[in-house]
Amino acid sequence: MTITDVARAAGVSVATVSKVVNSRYGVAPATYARVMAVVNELGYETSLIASSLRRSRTNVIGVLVTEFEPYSAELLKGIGAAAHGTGYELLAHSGWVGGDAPPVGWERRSLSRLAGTLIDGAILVTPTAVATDTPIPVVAIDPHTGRGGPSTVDADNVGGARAAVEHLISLGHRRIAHLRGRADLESSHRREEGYRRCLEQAGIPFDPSLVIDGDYQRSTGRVGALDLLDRVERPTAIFAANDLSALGALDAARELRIDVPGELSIVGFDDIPDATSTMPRLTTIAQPLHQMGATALKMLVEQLSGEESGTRHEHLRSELVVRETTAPPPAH
Amino acid sequence: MTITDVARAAGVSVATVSKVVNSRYGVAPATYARVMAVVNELGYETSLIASSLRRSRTNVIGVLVTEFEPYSAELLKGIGAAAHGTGYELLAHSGWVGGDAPPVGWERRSLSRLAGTLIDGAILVTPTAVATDTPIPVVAIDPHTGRGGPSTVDADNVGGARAAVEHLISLGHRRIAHLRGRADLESSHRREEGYRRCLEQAGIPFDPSLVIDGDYQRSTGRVGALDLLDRVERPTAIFAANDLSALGALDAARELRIDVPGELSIVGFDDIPDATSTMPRLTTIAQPLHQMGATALKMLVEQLSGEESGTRHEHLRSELVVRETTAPPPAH
DNA sequence: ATGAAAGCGCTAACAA
DNA sequence: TTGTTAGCGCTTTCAT
Repeated sequence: MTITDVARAAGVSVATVSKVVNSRYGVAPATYARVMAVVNELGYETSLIASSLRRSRTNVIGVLVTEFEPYSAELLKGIGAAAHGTGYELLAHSGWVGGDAPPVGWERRSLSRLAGTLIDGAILVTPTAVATDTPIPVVAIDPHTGRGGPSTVDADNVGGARAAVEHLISLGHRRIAHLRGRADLESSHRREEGYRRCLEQAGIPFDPSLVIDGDYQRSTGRVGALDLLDRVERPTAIFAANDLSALGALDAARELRIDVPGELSIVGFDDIPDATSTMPRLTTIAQPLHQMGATALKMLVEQLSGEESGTRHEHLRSELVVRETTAPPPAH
Repeated sequence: MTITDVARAAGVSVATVSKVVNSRYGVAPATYARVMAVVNELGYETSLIASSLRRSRTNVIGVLVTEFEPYSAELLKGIGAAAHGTGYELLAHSGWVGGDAPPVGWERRSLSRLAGTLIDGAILVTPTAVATDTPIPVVAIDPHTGRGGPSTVDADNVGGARAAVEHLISLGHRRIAHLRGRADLESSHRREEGYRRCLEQAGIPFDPSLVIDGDYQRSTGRVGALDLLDRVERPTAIFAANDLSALGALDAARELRIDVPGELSIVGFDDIPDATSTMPRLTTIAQPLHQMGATALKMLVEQLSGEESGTRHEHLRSELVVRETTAPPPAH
């Protein structure tokens, strides 16, 4: 079902059909009606691909993610809600085909493959290496670097981490471990920074052995927590760099039959929906994910319409949500 | 940054560059190395659009949804997890640009615009009118019609609805209202069917005034519930056709200061993540959304690889999850 | 008002 | 081994 089929069926040239379906001037009413009739009868729709190759604008915004996990799914909901009524369609692309980790520079690849033709602008979710000169307008959510590149949206990572650790300290914890996030993301470093600063401020000496590498994934969080909890003098609390890692830590505690929060407190970061469906429900730092997505979309649309030309950096608040995985440390 | 730029910089023809980047035979090692060097230096990536226009296969699977809401987001997670390692990239497309309701036949439009060129196959989420002859392999999740069209995946809607209503009846409820789902979706009718059959079986006469039209949206659920709860002899329980409607009913009860579950019981359907973060937490019928997404993806991949040619209809179990919005009716 | 033709970036026959 | 050429479906000048 191509434009040629329609043209043939209507007895006109493809150029005329193109004019009709794009409401261009210079078509006789009778011709217009005839072509439209054929279009409807045949159920013809112009191919996004072919037209985007020729045109410059497509009215499609791309959302580039490594994979569809809870975090990006939440952002997507916010982006989708905000896209409503703007006239833009959404195309979410997940380019991580396989392998242990998403290839470095995945966002550059996705961007090159889609930009210029398919999408007018892009929202990059947790990119690790945004090129400074992108071919199309771009907004990055929780990027590898705070400033310098494109416009960004993120939440208060340092403040959130401090709130998390402060909460644990106020409960009486002293041996507080930290499950790191992905090393290539700025947010990880900021959260670790908040953790260290808060300990320092409370006069608790920093113990490097209590900080474990991670990558924001559940399985890695589990492994890291197993290491931590298998020690003679194990920590009484774990601050995980994100909720998925925290769920992994919860898995580990369950395996080792360590009671949460009786013997071990756990705090996460993000407040993904799953945080409320665990047993016990996860204490965490809530990021306004929907709002972050909506903000990113609004910023991008402004850039696309030429209203805003300079880059902006939107910084949203994060806050502690106390649920059931935190309690005072065991007395002993 | 096009293939022409690379060809010029490397001093070869575009055809040669194409052969190199696609690892075709018939290129001298020296030429290969030189072209590759230029490709890396310039950061060239072949345009998905241009190549897909020419090629038949793109190794991209499309997921077509009306919008990114909790239900489709959950499916997306399941689809994404299952896509891992299959070699297929995922492109999720939301084509509802604005207006009150998604235009009828949205999936046909999306499919025409993307199929044949951009995507090799598609997963349609809650389509309302699947054409019987699609240009590419298609699997529909919770479609408008049970059989006849393409392969489908859905959950046991009648059984789930019966379990929901049975639960309410066993608690002692007699005046049980039903908030309908989208009229254009088979699942709505099946759930209503389960509701009616269960009442009948329990010997409770069917009261048409207790069945209210809806469309699976939260705001509509709220309005419907307000109507129901504003009556002199109001129902003691509501079975909502999906969780979003149930959340709307919860909104309505809160506005009218009706205690849930003390004065009113509510049961939803789907078990989206939000169901556990409401106050009180929602009793609902759980559909295995991740598994449904994963199943759909697997079926599609099988079709694409030619292993499976006939259509299949996968029917997954749904089950009652009792949480906090159901209790015996008020004594009075 | 209509159509012929060029070309978007790329791939694949085919020729050299 | 390499390059020339046609063409994927569409839009857009530019003739007619």
